[in-house]
Amino acid sequence: MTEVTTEQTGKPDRRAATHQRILEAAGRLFRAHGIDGVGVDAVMKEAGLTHGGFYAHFASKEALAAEVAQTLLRQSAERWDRISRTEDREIALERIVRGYLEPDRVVAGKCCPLTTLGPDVARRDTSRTAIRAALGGMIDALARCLPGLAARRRQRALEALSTMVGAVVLARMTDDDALARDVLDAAATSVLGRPIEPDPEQSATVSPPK
Amino acid sequence: MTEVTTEQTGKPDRRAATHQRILEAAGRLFRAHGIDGVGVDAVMKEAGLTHGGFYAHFASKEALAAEVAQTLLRQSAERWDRISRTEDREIALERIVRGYLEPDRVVAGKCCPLTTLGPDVARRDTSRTAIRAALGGMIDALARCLPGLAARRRQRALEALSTMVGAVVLARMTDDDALARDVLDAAATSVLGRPIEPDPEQSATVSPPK
DNA sequence: GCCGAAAAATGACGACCGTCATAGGAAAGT
DNA sequence: ACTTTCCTATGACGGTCGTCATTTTTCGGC
Repeated sequence: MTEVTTEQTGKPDRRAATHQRILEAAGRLFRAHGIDGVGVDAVMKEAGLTHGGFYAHFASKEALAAEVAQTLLRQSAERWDRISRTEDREIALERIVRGYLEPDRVVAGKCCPLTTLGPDVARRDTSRTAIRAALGGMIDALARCLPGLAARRRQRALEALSTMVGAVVLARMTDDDALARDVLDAAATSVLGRPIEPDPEQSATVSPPK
Repeated sequence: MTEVTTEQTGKPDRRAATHQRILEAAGRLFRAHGIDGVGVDAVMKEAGLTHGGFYAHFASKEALAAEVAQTLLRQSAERWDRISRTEDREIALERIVRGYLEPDRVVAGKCCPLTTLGPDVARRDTSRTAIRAALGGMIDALARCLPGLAARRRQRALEALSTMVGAVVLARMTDDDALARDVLDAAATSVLGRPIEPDPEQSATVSPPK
């Protein structure tokens, strides 16, 4: 047979898997310490590899950063899109808002890339169109879950996204946990139109036992 | 603002002046390229000095970063506080919002340090208390300008600040000028309760496609 | 005009970073 | 089993970064 063995090969493609592992490692580290805060050395170590082999998978660190930002944003957009389609509007909105503003999501590299990588990618002129697409997807998904007239919903989605992003940025800045929680609660209340009910799993601190 | 009239020492205190110059240079550069994106070399060059003398003024780059963040945030808080006291509520609110969300303020190192340095300082555990104080000052100033009952105003201030910060972060991310303007407009409308009227100076120009 | 103190410039050091050439090693085809 | 072909690891290169010891310049007081 001829050597036209393209992507049709049924093998697991180790290369693609490693590529993905590096991408995920970089995603965690970049969100935690900033793109300029970690070197390819640390990224490869996090991925369980050594620094030298990096350039077999990415043309440069800048290319990695662009792909990381693009991938994370696209994942967020896809997740919101899925939620916005498969659920009732109000429930979908609550799921999106809760997943975004839960205090657990504020720490470390688990929160939305918009809040951690936003300023980083804003300074670079790389892969802007992909970022724009992902941003548009998030806005559309959000608009789909919001009540009101269609014409008005996009504006409300822009406002809601701004509020949620800003709330996470602010909550991450302060070491005052009470203030951080107030900010997140205010944002959730604003977007949902009503206060977010506490998660029954871990509200045992103050809530009266029934 | 008002000149810092030194005490009766009589000495011009050149040291304090250069300290200030370094601080301002670092403020511009850090906001434009991130704290990890510029070295002390570039900071000193921006201040018109050479890199070696840096450690006569700051113990380390980390100390400089902390002082920069603290100073910029405090200036923002003081400015908002002044506006919130010397003006009528509604006019003060419009001045704050307009000064924050004007498209000119979104680019380069002229925008609020919350949006550019926020994630950077969130990753460092330095001078958190000073940041908390400045943040509290901004929230209080904003609450003073908002309508409604006093009990509710703090919550609305948290929401408004989140919205404005997030809007600038989002607007800075995209190269789509129309989307950026939509985000800023939506945020301004949300905070003010009504659309912001365009600046008559440059409302005629429909931004050229670039 | 000179002197002593303070500030800035010089130059160098280790460490780290991004990059790449090259060698080693594991799977797949014959 | 052998070879071919990818991946991965090794190691090294220039460059930059943060830091600091040392020298040179500046400037007020004698």
